[in-house]
Amino acid sequence: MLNQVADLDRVFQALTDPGRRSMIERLSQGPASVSELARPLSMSLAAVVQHVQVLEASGLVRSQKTGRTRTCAINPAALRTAESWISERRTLVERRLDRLGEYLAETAGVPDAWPAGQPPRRSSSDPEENR
Amino acid sequence: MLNQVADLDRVFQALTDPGRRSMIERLSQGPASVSELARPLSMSLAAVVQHVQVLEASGLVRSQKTGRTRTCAINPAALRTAESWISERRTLVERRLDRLGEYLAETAGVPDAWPAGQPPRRSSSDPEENR
DNA sequence: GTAATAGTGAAGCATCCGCTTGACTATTCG
DNA sequence: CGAATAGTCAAGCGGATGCTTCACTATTAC
Repeated sequence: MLNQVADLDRVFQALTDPGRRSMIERLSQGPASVSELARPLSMSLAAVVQHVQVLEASGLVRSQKTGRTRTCAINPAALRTAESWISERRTLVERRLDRLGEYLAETAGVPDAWPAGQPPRRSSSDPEENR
Repeated sequence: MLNQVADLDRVFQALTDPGRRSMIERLSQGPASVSELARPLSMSLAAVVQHVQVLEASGLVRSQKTGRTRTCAINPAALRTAESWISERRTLVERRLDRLGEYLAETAGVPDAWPAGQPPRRSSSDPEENR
């Protein structure tokens, strides 16, 4: 349970790649061999093996070799780790925004907008206000 | 709403970096300037600006410049995007595993373990069974 | 036994990432 | 005014990432 930062690192890192996400999607339907995972993915089998290794290192996937085929399966606990991290921050933000919303009720013509403090006295030249 | 793949890419990509996650954590308490975000993060201000740019490109953060300071705030919608993706896959997996569990009830001595199909007849030399 | 299948390991390569430094601009403080 | 603050821009650098190919092993099918 220690070292959650590095864990989150590896999980989000693993989820970054679209190919790996598509493997996760495939695996959420049920276990699959490496070749099955490779099939829809225009890249070499070796590349897919490497992706599987990343997924395993992150804990998102477990695998087991039987005969000559390696069967991969999802470990939902790892998904939960990432999901909780996001969820906790999101609820925090939303609660804060809700409180702010009911406190301000309505103030300016902007209904749902910027939660800043001061009335922004702007400078004359304003090369890029929002991004 | 199109191009969700690229969106997810950018969001997970943004969440990969521990520095950026710590900025998200700070921002979930409320808006902050770039310098405030930089304070606890032993790295140059320029580096932090670059991280903020990544966060903005992902949609996780919005910012607005007033005077000489840029104020950053979280956009919870982007958090929801990532959270839903994970959540959907996780529930899928868990439901499948539940069905499987009640179907098998108990079969072998392993209570909560491998959801494979065949009784794995193993080969004699088995250099690395699981990873 | 021979051949096809499934995967592994290692090297190499182009590109991307995170960061630094240095020069510069715009704003605010005294 | 001049100095400090807050941020921006651009170049550059070392290390990680995402592939590829080639050689090789173990298993299964004929």
